[in-house]
Amino acid sequence: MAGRARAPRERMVYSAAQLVRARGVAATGVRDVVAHAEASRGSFQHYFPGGKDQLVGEALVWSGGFAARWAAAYRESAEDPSPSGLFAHMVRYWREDLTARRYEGGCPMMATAAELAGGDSPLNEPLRAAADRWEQAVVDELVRMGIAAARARPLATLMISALEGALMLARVHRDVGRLDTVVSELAPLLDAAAS
Amino acid sequence: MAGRARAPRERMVYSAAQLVRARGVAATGVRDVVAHAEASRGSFQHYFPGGKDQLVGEALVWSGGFAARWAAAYRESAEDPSPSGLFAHMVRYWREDLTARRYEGGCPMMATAAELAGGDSPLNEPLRAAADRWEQAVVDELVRMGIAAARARPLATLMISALEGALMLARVHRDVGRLDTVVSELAPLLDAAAS
DNA sequence: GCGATACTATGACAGTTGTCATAGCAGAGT
DNA sequence: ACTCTGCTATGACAACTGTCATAGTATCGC
Repeated sequence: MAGRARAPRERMVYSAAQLVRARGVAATGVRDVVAHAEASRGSFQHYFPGGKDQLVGEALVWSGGFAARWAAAYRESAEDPSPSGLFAHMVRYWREDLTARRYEGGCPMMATAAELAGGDSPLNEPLRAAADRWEQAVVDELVRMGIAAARARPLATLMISALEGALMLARVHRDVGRLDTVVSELAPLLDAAAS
Repeated sequence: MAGRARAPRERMVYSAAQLVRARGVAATGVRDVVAHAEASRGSFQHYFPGGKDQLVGEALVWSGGFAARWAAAYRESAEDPSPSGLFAHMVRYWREDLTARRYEGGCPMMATAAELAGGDSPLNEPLRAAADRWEQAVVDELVRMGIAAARARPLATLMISALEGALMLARVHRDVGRLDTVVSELAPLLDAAAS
């Protein structure tokens, strides 16, 4: 009766990603996810026999894929691709998300990492997989611009680091200006790499 | 009678900072903090009538002060101060902490921001205060090197952003190499600012 | 001695958590 | 009609949360 919205399973994964990136893993209850997805606890149990860990793990992998796709989408939107343009493109998504949703949500990977990366949670592997996928997508884009792979990797690390850190600061200060700052500060350095 | 260790109140603030940066706010129970500080729930109640929020808030402010002091301590350890040297100094603390404690702890501000910066938690104000204090300390150091204040601020934002982001990646990948990467990548850009 | 104050130590309580167990529903195969 | 399967829907449970209430102890002023 919920109409032809996406299947409950998919909705729950999406809802989990949204809630986790807004308030973290521990503060996101299974019941919250189920309610947000307009599903039922029974469905959750059916689709995710692995429990909360499985649900959040899938949300992380989905998020990593989303970030990777967004990075890859740059080449369709840019007529004259450049490393700084790619970085600005990556940041733009968060800039718009923060303003549109009033700083409600951050990055699901950051939230999960902050809570669980220190221990031996089963979520550690999907976390790493998501981060790897994102980073690889950025590396691929840089390589496509003619940057050597050995050079592209540290640049991708720098881009993602600066993005994540600025995203955190932007939420803390409720000011997307921090995102603009890292974009403009990093631009010359990034483009210098594309000799 | 617990000997001349620091007072229980101080121990609890410190323990809260340690636990929060390792597993986040929601996953850190008051009982955990009390046990970690070898105090009692009664003492907690006595010293922190504001409850958990007050405790974590003080832990955040303490952390911000610590980060600020660490940044300010750079000028005593450097004979030839430079922006890149300051950044390397800032990163060094985390590099050593991560390796010594096996990636157990991250940054308490990041953990709190990831969980609460999206809502209207009472912890939002101490969070911002801690971040401001840290940033201001970095700005002060840059200004002391002769960099104009208007230029120092975006640089400090970039440094803290890259540090926080790389810290997260280092924990996810259990590899401090990410920290080294941002240090070496950012060095020329930072020193170019010191004309 | 007395009392007041600072601090410590437990018990209890309502609310929430993740998970298990069970029951119900629809539809297909035969 | 029948069962089997995919999925949905609730009830219950033990474990835990933050907080309140209360009782205890130590230390100081006098």
